[in-house]
Amino acid sequence: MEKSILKEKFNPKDFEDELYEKWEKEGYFKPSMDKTKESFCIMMPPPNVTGKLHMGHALDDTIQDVLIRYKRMQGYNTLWVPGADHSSISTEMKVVQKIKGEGKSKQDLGREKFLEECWEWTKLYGGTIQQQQRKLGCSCDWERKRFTLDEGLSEAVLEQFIKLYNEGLIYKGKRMINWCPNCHTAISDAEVEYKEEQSHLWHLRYKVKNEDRYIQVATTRPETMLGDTAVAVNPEDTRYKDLVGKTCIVPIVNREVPIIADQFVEKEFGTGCVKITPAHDPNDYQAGLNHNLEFIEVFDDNCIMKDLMPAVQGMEAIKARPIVVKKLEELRALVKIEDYTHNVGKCERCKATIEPRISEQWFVSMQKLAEPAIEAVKNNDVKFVPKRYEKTYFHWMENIQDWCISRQLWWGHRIPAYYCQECGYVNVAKNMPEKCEKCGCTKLKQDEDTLDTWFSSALWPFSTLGWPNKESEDLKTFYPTNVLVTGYDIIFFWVARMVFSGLYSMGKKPFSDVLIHGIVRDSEGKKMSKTLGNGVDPIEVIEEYGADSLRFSVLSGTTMGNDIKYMPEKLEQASNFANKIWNAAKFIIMNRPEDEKLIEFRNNNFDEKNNLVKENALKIEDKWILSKLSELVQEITTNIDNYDLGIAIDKIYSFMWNEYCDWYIEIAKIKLYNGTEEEKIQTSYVLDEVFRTCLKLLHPFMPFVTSKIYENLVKYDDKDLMVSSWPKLKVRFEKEEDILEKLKEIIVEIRNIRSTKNIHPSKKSELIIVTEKYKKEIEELKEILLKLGFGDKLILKTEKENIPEDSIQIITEGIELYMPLEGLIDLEEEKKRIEEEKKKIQSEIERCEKMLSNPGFMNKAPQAKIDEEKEKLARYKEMLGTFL
RNA sequence: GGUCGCUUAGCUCAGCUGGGAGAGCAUCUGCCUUACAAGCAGGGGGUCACAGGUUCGAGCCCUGUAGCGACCACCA
Repeated sequence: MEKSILKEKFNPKDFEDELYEKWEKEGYFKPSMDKTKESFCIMMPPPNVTGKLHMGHALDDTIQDVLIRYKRMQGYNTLWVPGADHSSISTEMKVVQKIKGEGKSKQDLGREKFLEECWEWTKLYGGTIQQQQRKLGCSCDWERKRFTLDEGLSEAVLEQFIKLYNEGLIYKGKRMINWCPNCHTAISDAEVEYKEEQSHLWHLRYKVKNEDRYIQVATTRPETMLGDTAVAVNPEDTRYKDLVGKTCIVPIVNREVPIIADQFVEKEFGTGCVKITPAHDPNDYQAGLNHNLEFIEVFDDNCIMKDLMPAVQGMEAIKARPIVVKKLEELRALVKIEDYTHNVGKCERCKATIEPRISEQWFVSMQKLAEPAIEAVKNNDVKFVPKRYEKTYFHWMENIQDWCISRQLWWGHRIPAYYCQECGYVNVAKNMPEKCEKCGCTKLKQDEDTLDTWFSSALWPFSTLGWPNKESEDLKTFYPTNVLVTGYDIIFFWVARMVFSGLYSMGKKPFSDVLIHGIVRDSEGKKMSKTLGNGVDPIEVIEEYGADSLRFSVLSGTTMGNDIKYMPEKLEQASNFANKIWNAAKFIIMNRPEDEKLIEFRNNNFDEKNNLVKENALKIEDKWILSKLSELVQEITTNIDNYDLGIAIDKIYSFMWNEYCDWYIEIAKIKLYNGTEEEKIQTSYVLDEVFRTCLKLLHPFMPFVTSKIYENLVKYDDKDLMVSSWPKLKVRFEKEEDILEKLKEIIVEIRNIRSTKNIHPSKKSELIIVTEKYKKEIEELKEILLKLGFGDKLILKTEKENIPEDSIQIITEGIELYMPLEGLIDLEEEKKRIEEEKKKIQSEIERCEKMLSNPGFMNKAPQAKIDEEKEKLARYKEMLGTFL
């Protein structure tokens, strides 16, 4: 059926898409819904519906896919839900941009028509990212794909809103909010980012009423002085104590305002006096409330100056500034202008300067919701990995302000509040009520605003599973989900809000673990961004290197929570690795006997207990590699369980390359090429067994190349790798491991000496082995030693006798090796080398002796450590004695 | 201002509960050995930022210092 990989060169393009289609067609991505199995579920962070895959997604998705594939192979009832987010602000902005190009505005179109345009846009650009995730190999259940604006999720949003409202946790009120004059909407605190900006500090002086004194204040926004309704000083400030309670006069508008005392004023800053503009600054707002001040708006929601000063009325605030300043100067109210650098709030989406404004908005009252959410993490119900991110979470949760959830946008979930046109009563319901609950009037009008996108994202772990339908099978099976995988940059926006939403609506945490990864930076360490144009397109990477290589490169040598630098060299490494195992596969297939013979061999010798053939069907070298493999299986399993994916993948890499390919395959060639029929079968079996186990371990990380190769191995059953079971191998052959490692050590030393002496591989030599202890093993391993040690004849002795003068000597514990290399040895040089060797051993002995003679060590170190050192000492001493 | 992280080979980074410093790339030497030159074999290269402390023993734990970075914060 499938083509053999034998004749093909490794090229990921030949099989990646094809394999993915097959997986999807076979339904491998769907959960088994097997009630006898434990469930495992991950909710994919929904990307922007019209977005494109970037490296951050590639990392995030790869991590999740590794975990999902791993658990699937372990037999869990596994579900990974993909989806998309409607991203109200960014989508709306793009659509506004588009219709602007057609000479129209939102208002021209009207709400309904505009929303049609938005859906149109969503359909046009939506789905791109899903195609890209397929390219990456994501094994998520596309049939369960959700969109935050689809029917079910919208229902969930309404349900949640109404519940919170009815319990008094959502309220509407006039508050100071962050206003983006460009997006023309309120945004939440989390959506404001602060940037340092060069500006000035204008020092103004206001005359104290009925006195020949001035009070001097400083401001970064002089135009707001038109709305000043007080001047504040610190109550402890002796300089101004006498002024508190008096009145001063705001120039231009000639408003008489009180001089008040408030703790928030820093005595040390500037003159220690602050002008108070309650309508345009959060601090001043609070002061305004505390002191019952008047709130005077200087400009409107478009930043257009109101009628406080005729000369600037109707102008943009920023353009009015110089005129106001000039006027102040004329009035001799301007004292000086200083250069000044300060933090300015910017809109996270459009980077426009945020205007703090007083506005009537909807809020979620956070205090009650935050408490259990803090508790859940404190008592480890929800665990952060790495743990340090708990701090970030706590800090935010403990200082949380009420969440402004209304947006002056159209694309999103419209707030389900209906205002009675008669009595003004606010009716909150899923659909427009027929009449006002209070007065019975039928003239109702729905709130114009929509909800913050994150309000719907916050429900993602359960809304995607069918909530509010409590009977939903998926909800019962998969909630709470197991792990949430996301970057640290999104803890506030999303993770925190899911936790309190889940606890509130479901009464249970939304997930057990929060796995936090870093962000992917460019090769210079800069954050990848559209504006910088330094982003790397994962799809281009896949085109060039294959999806497996991309996946490898974002995981190898990384740690959870730390940033990752994009390094093209790593992609090279990855694709070299894929090529390496591809070629190893070719070797195995090329040399293997007929499948039937292998299957027969396995059936005849299989031992259920070890899930492996019986011990007596294995040779020393087989036991060595199987023993090492078994250890690897344990380690990888533990590593993945602990989310140490970077460690896991590097261990598989080095095992496959440095143990299996470099040693075992080379050793196996001896029997494959020159062995008996029986030996060939037996060796082929082990070659295959070890290799297929490695493929299983590697599959979650590099699903494509492993699957493609697996298809070409012997078919003991007809399962695809993706749905095969995770290895459970548990054997240990200590003796065989020891002797093989010793043999490797000797061979490396032979190669080393030959290499320094520049001896061509074709020149073989006699190998004289002296050993009493390992006589039997060396006899068995003779062929290996000869082949890998460039020997043409092996002489085995139990006593040191008749050793040719001009021999190289290699000493290890229990085995001595002599290599007569007539004419190639400089006796003086060899003597020096031996002296060096001896010195090395001598210093080791000294080290051991020093430790063992230290009473502190002997008294306090664990016995195992002491024994280990004693053993080493004995070994080194023996070695030292065996030199000629 | 607060919190957190980083500092280990030329570069990019690992290093589990403290017990002889690792990988990839780069570099040097020798090899086209019938799976693989996208390869094979071998080598060189590190006072683990600095200073103290705890310990029989510190890259790892504690304190402090410096440099870099991130996040949070209402200093007009």
